[in-house]
Amino acid sequence: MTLTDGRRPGSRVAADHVSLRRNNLSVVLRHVRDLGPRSRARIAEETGLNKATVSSLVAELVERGLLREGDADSSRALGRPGQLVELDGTGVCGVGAEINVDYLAVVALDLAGAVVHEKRVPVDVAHLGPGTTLDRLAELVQETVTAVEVSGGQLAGVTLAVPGLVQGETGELKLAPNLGWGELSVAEEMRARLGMPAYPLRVDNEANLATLAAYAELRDESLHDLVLLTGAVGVGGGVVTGGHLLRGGDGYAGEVGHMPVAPAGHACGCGRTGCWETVVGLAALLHKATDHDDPVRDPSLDVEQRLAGIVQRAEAGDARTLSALQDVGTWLGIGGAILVNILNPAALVLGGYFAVLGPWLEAPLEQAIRERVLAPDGGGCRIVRSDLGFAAAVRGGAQICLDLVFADPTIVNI
Amino acid sequence: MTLTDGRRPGSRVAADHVSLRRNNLSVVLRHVRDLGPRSRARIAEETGLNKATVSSLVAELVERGLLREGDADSSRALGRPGQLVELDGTGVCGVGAEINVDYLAVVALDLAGAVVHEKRVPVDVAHLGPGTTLDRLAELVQETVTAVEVSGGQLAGVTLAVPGLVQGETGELKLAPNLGWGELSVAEEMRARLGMPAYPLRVDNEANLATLAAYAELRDESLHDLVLLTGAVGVGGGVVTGGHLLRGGDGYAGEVGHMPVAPAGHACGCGRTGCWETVVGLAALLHKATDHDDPVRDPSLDVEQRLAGIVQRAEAGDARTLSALQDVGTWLGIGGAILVNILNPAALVLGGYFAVLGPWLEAPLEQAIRERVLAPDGGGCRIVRSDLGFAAAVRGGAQICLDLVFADPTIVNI
DNA sequence: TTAGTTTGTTGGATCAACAGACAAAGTCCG
DNA sequence: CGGACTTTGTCTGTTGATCCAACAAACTAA
Repeated sequence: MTLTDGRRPGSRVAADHVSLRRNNLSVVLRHVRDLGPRSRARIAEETGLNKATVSSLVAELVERGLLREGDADSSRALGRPGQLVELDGTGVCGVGAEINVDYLAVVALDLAGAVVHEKRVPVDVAHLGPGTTLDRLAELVQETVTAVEVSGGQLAGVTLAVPGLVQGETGELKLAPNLGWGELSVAEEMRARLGMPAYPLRVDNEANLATLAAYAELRDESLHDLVLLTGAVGVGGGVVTGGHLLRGGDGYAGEVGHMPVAPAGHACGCGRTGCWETVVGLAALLHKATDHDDPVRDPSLDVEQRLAGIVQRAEAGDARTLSALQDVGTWLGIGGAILVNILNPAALVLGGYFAVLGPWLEAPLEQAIRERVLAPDGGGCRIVRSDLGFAAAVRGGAQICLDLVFADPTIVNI
Repeated sequence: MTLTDGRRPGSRVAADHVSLRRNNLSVVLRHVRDLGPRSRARIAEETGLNKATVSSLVAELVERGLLREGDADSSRALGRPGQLVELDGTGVCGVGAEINVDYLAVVALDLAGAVVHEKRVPVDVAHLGPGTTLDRLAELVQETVTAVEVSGGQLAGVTLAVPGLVQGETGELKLAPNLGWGELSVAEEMRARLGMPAYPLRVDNEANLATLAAYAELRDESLHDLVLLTGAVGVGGGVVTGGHLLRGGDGYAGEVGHMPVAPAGHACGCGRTGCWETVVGLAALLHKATDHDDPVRDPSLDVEQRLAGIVQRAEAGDARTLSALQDVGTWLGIGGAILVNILNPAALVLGGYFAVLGPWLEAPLEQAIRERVLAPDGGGCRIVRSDLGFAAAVRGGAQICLDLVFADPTIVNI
């Protein structure tokens, strides 16, 4: 399974010998990634390819630095032991970079998903403005690219995560309300700052990339339909369905935070009333759980610390806190039920502050969903907490680059 | 583009010469379907395949009865005129059959989408019960299969449309509230009644199939992300995204009628309160627009006739009717905005009674969507009326069978 | 030590696409 | 009217990837 982003409908295209080979290289590489080290004979058996063909494919993948020979396989009792073939992470890296309201972040992952380099810098983006912010981000990316080169790996690409509407075809940023940015060609700006680099550089929605990261963690369990909900000041979301990220016609899909679910809700930052995030966003929780002058409401403090304060009160059994959490959990379930009715995901993944407060949100959430979903038993939807935290988007960005390699191993030079 | 139903994530699988050939046969066949009759040379140019290869592929497709040679191509001024190659509809047929609350229906479509046979029979399904209903349906299907055989075409398969939850993997019916049916293996029951036929027989959700039919009409305009909303007593829905039908983990996706959007809404047939269909279903419209004893509320009359009555009043400018339509249109837009925020479709297709009353529903619907969708201009979502009427589901069922042929032309015997 | 089992490679067969040459069938122009 | 030019579709030979069958290598079990 590729962590395919499904940007365009998969109209299969005319194929020749080269694409046949490319396809089978991809099949073998992903087979080893998903099922672990194994002998050539076993790969042949499991994929249906001929033994001779697998030998040839593995040889090419080894030459490209994507696979390597491991130990002898001692698991089968009889006969000549096989040579294990395993993923060689060190050959290639993908880079993810993120612009968010109060920080910039980068990560470089190798093919096996191991962190090669990472950095996170607190920055007041709204105050700095686009120009200076992108200057700073370009420095971080350049530093990461250099780190990848030093490590000896090839760079598969760089993906920028932005909290806003990114147009699907062009990758143009249309609107980023939380940054206070309007229309802006982030990709072009960054390419200019990076000296028109040769590697592919793409821009994507932050929540979509976080969703891909969550999917990458869960696909081992052959789970290919999920919804990610990230709780922050706003509420972000992303959908994977049938193993593909749901993008929609223009790439704006997954904007769950502004579903109109609460007609009597408060005013939303977007100018409307009744958006889901007005009842499940962090602001709504704090409003319900605390007084005006409570220190955990202080936006100048670190979000993690403020959340820790809430957790402490919940653990201590503070009635007001628990009631607020119950309330948010129920509203989470009302919106969640809408999502489950439409999308029938196998898992609802909680990220951001929803994950931190999961122990108190899950019970009312699950109950609200079961009560409101037509399919029996909530359509079999599991509630899962993501432990990726704030690194989700950058990891997803790096992984989308690596996925290009898994989809077409020939893009790696010998 | 295949009208692929995306039942399982598209993990590409090991390929050999045979699958290479199969793929290219499919590419040529779909190219002619989507872009119309053209010469071999032009197909080669447009697909990137070699001229010689296209000749060979076309020859095989002609032999299988899927393409045929047409007139000489007089469009290009210079040089030797080409021989046009066009779709040969007559070779293969797909069959769709539908069980619904008050009728059974069948249709047979040839490869070009032309109707070879169709029939619709009024039946009170809830009263008859599953056994007798399936007996009657089997008779209709057998009659249709015979008609296909008489017409000289090969039968690609039969798809049954059911208004209920159909499990994705097995095709088992889990629940059909409107029929009053519970868990039932419709496919097995029908296979037994049809004498264990050799052709593939599948079961699918009625709204999903209607959605595929709508997609088949719109994909010419390279529109690959849409939501269909069918208004009846209940509200059905289906989603195509990235050219694939959205099914979800268990195949229950698209149940938009029971999204909890109206906290203060009426009780729904499903036992909950506030489901979308309680404010946009036909019952809601009639409740708002008419008195208790109004003849258009009489469920014993034909739905089309009752709708004609509403249309007449709206055209005459009846204030109460217009106000009710305005109200339903706005509620349609509130739920529609949820769908557009999540799915970002390029089109919202109105089917069933929504299409009939489209002229009065569209304005408030469009306004409500624009007001509530985060993406500028409603994410560029068009409102489209479907003119397929009650034939949508059976057409989609037939087309899903034909699509198997477009995806793999070698399943047709020579 | 021998029989039996499994692995991975080798050489030849097969199959499908490709490249280039070429005849066929038309237009354009002097 | 005839030659130059253009385009189509077929034909022949080449290339390249997979498959098949045979086989040597490496190990276990008796």
